[in-house]
Amino acid sequence: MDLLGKGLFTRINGTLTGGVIVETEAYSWKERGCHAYMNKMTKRNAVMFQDGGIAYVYLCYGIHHLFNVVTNTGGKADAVLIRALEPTAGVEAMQHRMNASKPVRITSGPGKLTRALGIGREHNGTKLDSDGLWLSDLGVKIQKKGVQAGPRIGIDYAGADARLPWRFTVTGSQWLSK
DNA sequence: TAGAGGATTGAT
DNA sequence: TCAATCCTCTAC
Repeated sequence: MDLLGKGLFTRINGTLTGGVIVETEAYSWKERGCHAYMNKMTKRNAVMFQDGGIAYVYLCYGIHHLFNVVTNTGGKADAVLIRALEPTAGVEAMQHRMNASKPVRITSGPGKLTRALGIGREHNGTKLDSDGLWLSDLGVKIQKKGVQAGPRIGIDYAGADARLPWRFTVTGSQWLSK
């Protein structure tokens, strides 16, 4: 996935936090794991039908925010869930948000990284070149052999579609989710 | 307007 | 392995 190795940063109340994306999951309107399955548009997932380059943030289980990058073009509701990143900026601020004493495992999961970065539903639909939230091409080349593809996590309800190898991770990274 | 369920996490 | 927890969607 092209997003691996790119930087994701936020600036909340003047505090810069962010890191390098090391784990993603792809979602397409063509499969059941996606909220926009069969191109069903609701108030919640409406931003997925907009042009790519914006954030799709939504609350899951009433507790966790999940951050997606909308990759859609031409009305196809496609998005990429950011599951983990390697902290490079504002590590101390993120530790404070996570109440962690060490800069480890503070972003190793989709719900945790949004909390570490201070991402909330107010970022839903935000363009990814905004002042408070943006993607950055760090010029880091991720070798194809350094990327692993596997089945996605947490969507068993999607049946056969849950086994699609659409989860991409950077091999050997210590920041991956479990 | 009410009821059910979910792209997770952390504690038991 | 299971509960926490609340927003969203669907049905009545």
